[in-house]
Order: sequence, then C-alpha cells, then structure tokens
Amino acid sequence: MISAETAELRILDAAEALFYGRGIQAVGMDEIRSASGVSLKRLYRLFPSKGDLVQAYLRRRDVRWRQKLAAYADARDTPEERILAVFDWLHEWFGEPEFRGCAFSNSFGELGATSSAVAETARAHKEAFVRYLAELTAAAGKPASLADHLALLAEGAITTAAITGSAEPARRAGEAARVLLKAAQR
Amino acid sequence: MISAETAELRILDAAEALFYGRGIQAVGMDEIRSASGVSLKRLYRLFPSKGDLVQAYLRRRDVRWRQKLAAYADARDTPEERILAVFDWLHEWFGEPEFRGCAFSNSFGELGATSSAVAETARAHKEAFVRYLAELTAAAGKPASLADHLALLAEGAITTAAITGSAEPARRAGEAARVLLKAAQR
DNA sequence: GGGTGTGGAGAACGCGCGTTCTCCTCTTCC
DNA sequence: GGAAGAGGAGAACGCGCGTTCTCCACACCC
Repeated sequence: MISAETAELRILDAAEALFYGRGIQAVGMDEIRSASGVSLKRLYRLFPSKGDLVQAYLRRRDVRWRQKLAAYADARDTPEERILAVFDWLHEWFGEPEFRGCAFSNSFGELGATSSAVAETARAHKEAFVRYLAELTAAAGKPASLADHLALLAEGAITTAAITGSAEPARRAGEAARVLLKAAQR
Repeated sequence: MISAETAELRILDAAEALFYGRGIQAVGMDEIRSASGVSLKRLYRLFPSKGDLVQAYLRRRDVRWRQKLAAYADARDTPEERILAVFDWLHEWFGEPEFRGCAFSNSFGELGATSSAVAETARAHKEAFVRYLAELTAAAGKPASLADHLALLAEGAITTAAITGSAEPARRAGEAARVLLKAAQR
C-alpha cells in the first residue's frame, strides 16, 4: 500500500498533466483515477470534490512555476540581466512539448465566470508574477511602471505562443523588453 | 412567424452573450433556445450541431471585433495616433460591463486542445489582428517588428484586464506602446 | 481464530446535456 | 371543408460525469 503522501503526489501529477493538457472540464475523475492509479475512494478522501482538486492543482502549479522562473532568473549576475532572463525562460517554457499556454488564464477562461475560487486563484497568480517583476525592476533602479509593462509583454507572449504554437513570441517580447528597459529612467 | 434571417440573428446574439459571458461548455443548447426564443428544431436546422454554432459565433465575433477596432482607430488623423488609438479602444472595451477577456483566447483555453476548429479560428483571429497592426505601423514608416511588440502588449492587456477586472492595463499598455513607438527607427 | 476495520475495484445513482422524436397546431391550397 | 405539410413545445434518449455505495480481500489485534 502506498502512503497518503505518495497518493496525493500521484493524484496531483496526474491532475496537472490532464487538466493542463486538455482543459479541466474535458477531464473526468475516472481518468484521474486511472492515470494516478489511486482508487476513487481514496481520491475523494484526499480531495473531497473535483473543485478541491482543481484548487490544489492550481495552487501547486502557481508555486512551482514561480519557483522555476525565479531560480532561472536569479542566477544571472546583474538586475538588468535578471529582467531579460525572464523572457529567455519563457522561451524555454514555450519550447516544451506539453506547453499549452498559461494554466491560470486557461482555467480563468474556462471557469472564471462560474467559479469565483478559480478566478481568485488566477488573479493571485498574476499578481504574484507582477510583484516578482517589480522586485527585479526595483533592484535595477527602475520605476514600478516598468514592471507593469514587462508583465503585459510576458502575458501577451504566453497567450500568443499558445495560440500560434510557436516559441518566437518570447523573443519578440524580449526585444521589446530591452527597448523599454533602456528607455526607463533610472 | 419570424424569418430565417431573424431567427439566425437571434440565435447568434443569444449564443454570443451566453458563450462569451459564461464559457462555451457551461451553456447548454436549451439555454440558447430559451434566450433566443427559437425552437430547438429550427436551431438545429440552421446550425446542425453545437460545434457549428460555436464556429459561427466565433467567426461573427472576429469580424465585428476587428471592424469596431478599425472604425475607432481609422478615425484618427495621423498614423501614430491611429496606433495609440488601439489602446484607447481597448480601454473602452475593458470598461464594458460584459467584458470578460478575449473570446478567442478563452475558447482556445477551454476547447483548443479538443477542437482543432476552435484552435484554428483563434489563430486566424490573432493573425488578423497583428496584420492590422502591421498595416498601421507600415503607414507610420515603422518596422514590422513594432507591430509584433504592440500585439504582445495588447494581448497582455486583454488577459490582464479580464483577470484583474480592471481597465487600467489598457493605459499601461498604451504607455509602453508610446515608448516603443518613439524608440522605433523610422 | 474470529471480529474489526481499512482499502481497492468498480458498479450504481442522479443529473445534465447534445440531439432526436412525438404530438399537436396552424396555415395553405384544392 | 379537409388533406398535407411546416413549425413549435417539450418529452425522450443516450451518454458521460461527479459522487456514492456495495462487495470483497486482507491485515491487525484479543
């Protein structure tokens, strides 16, 4: 018998792959059961409803996504380089075969009007992202408005990359970010 | 008895309000019947499946959206003003009470992985938008790359406005667009 | 060893939805 | 007036899904 922690991990891994890859409403609980190998009974003990599982999926993805981004960008030497590294990281992400856009924008589009929990989680994710960019721009001695502008570029790149199926938008956004960065008074 | 054209209009109006406002999978055909006042039988004669209705909804919205944008921007006097007017128009759009983000990004997030027709329609919409921006930047004697950068800003503004529920992202995107416009060599 | 309980497999239930069918009404043409 | 057909209302059907329940196997404790 596998431990409760392992079961939870397996469920979340399966849920993330399926929800992100095909959309939340397109995936049934039975499919998560087969993919995770955890029985429905146990699944429902750990996550009392599909909504709870969706929330857990989104929350874990939020944390991991921002951690990966920060780990990548913070490795650069200067504040300016860290800012531009965000767009390099996006380019890597867009190149992953499973890439299908922003999980939060996607679930917001799908369920935001129906579920206030999903809407709130998406809002919190975007807010945390722009907060991180604001840290980077502040460290570079740039105004906070630059962080908003960069966030819009990144957001647009994610959506465009998803819909066009190309990683190029990350490069285009990086070019624009470089211009804005240079133009921003310090 | 109402004419076939009127019935089609009523159906498309109801479908647009419901699909856009609540998401495609969250709206049943019965609801479109009640909202449009057109019987199911007739509905299915005009649109043989829900998928056909979704495609008709998206195609009509694509044309109308771009027409409204162009009508607004083309009224400005100079090429530069027309470019910046795009972001003013976004601000007006974001302020509408029914605004809930980009219908195409939303349906792509919801059904893009399942329905290649929806994915293709979303791609075509985004492509047409960037083509329009390219016309504007070309008329201003700016490079085509500027159009890509502006498109990313606009795209990001739409998503951010939807998720945060604020019209401000249009202003922020307009600020960044002004900087990019000034910096672009003519 | 026998009771007790935990867990797995999957059937069952209830509901909603896309789609089709039935029945009735009204109009139109001879 | 009556036959015929079109159209509307909504019931019916089939299916999928979220959730719960049943039945059985197996481990653990006295």
